[in-house]
Amino acid sequence: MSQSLDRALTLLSGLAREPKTLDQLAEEIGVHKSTVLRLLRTLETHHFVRREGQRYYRLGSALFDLAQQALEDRDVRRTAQSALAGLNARTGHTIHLASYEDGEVVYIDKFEGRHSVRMYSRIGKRAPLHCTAVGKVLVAAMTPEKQADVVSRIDFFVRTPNTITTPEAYEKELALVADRGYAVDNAEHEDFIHCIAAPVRGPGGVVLAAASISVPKVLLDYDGLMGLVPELVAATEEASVHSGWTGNRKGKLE
Amino acid sequence: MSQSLDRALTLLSGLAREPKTLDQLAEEIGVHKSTVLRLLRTLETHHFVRREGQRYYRLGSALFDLAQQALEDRDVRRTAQSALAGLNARTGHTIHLASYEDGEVVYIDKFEGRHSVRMYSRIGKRAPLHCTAVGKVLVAAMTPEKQADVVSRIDFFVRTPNTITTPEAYEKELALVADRGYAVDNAEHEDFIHCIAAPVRGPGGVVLAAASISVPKVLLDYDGLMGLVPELVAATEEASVHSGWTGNRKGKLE
DNA sequence: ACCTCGGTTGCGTATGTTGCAACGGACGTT
DNA sequence: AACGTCCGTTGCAACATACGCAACCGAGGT
Repeated sequence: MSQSLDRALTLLSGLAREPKTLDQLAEEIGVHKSTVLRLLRTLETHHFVRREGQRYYRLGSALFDLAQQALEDRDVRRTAQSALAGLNARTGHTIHLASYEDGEVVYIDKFEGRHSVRMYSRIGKRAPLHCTAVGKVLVAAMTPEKQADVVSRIDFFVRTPNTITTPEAYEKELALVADRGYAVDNAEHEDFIHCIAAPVRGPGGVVLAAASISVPKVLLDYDGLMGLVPELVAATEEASVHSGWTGNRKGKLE
Repeated sequence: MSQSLDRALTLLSGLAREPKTLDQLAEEIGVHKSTVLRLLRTLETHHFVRREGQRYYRLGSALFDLAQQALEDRDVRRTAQSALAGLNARTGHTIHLASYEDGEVVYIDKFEGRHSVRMYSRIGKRAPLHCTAVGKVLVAAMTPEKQADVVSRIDFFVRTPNTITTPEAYEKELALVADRGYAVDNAEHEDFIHCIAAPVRGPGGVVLAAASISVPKVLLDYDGLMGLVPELVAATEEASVHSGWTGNRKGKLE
């Protein structure tokens, strides 16, 4: 582990929230400000940070650049785009596209809902596997060995009264998800929001990502949410076809 | 300058293009692979890179995350969004939003054109000041001192037969831009593309960014492009109003 | 004109980082 | 099945590098 690199990356996350001064940053990571200055200068020459005026530092454009390229890498994102945009347009709700990464869920695309009550999330944000609909879909699609391994590592911390808290209950839920072909998050992650999610498949039926509809409970009750399942599944199947899925097996994950 | 940080950031740019193996990366920056391994591990714990399979490394999700936050910072982007989306919808051409940063132009937003011939660009990408319409708008809006300083640092390298190659010609062009309130790039950057750009203003009339329409010459000749000026200006004025511009002085930059 | 606050610089030292060389696991080949 | 190759991985010793320090400087505010 490289100390200076570690510090520099920590600086970047620190700058994400808001522009900061040298001293603030030095304090934050607990080193001398001259050290921070040198790191910032290196980051600056690579355009990872930029100076605002004389004292403030903020994130730079290299981040956009790399991120954009990293996103272009993820083909699902492009191939699923139109189907999900359509779903978003038809339902007016927030749509997320997420993939599994290293014990968590990562949002790789988002289509903002039209309602004033919005969910706080962001492309690149990470979320837990055990209390999100997309997480369930992604884990349910894994091979039994991988799934067992992943589940064994999950920390089933409580987010809401509905959060699943045991591996046993989670595995039961996964079986249900695999059987039905979609997953539900009944306010298990955020108190006021519930979601449904379904898989986006690629060649050979492999699950590339999961797409979800997130709706504030005040807008739509549980039954109303379930009423959106057919539309969600239709959209994810369309996205799957665009992503190279040729199979036609109905629903079921395996 | 921090050596290890510098190397790590170089690694990231190297990974942008395509996933690479440890050895490839080591070769690329000319260090021992164990060194690269340690850097990558640090980058990995911060989610700046992720491993694909056992051997390949690619960019990770922290990049999206930071970039997204950095973009949210730039208010112009949000405030100009609807006006530019409308312009894009009406014209079907590619729209860019760009701001000045450190001797270059940085694209901070992009609306893809509907035509099959597309321009290669990307959010976060940088471009020169002297051969882009957005560059001209941004430089023309600077105070005389700042402008003189910036112009003196420009490297007037040639991109196409039309590229402006002397400070004198460029300054003459800037005066024209300031007078008309918009700028033209007559295939000075890319041989087959020409653009027009106009400023997006904020409170007090300060220029926050420049918006441009880029059109392949095969789709629209010079006169056709100039015909789009009123629409562009209408859109940038709308964007300016959303960005806090209260002035009503017509056109002119100062 | 003084004071404070924050960024900047040069320097000696200790520490973190480096390259080396040897290890080990995964594939592919004969 | 055994061998060989290809990569990623580890421990170690040497050294370069990044570190903290303390003094300097410039801008704003009082």
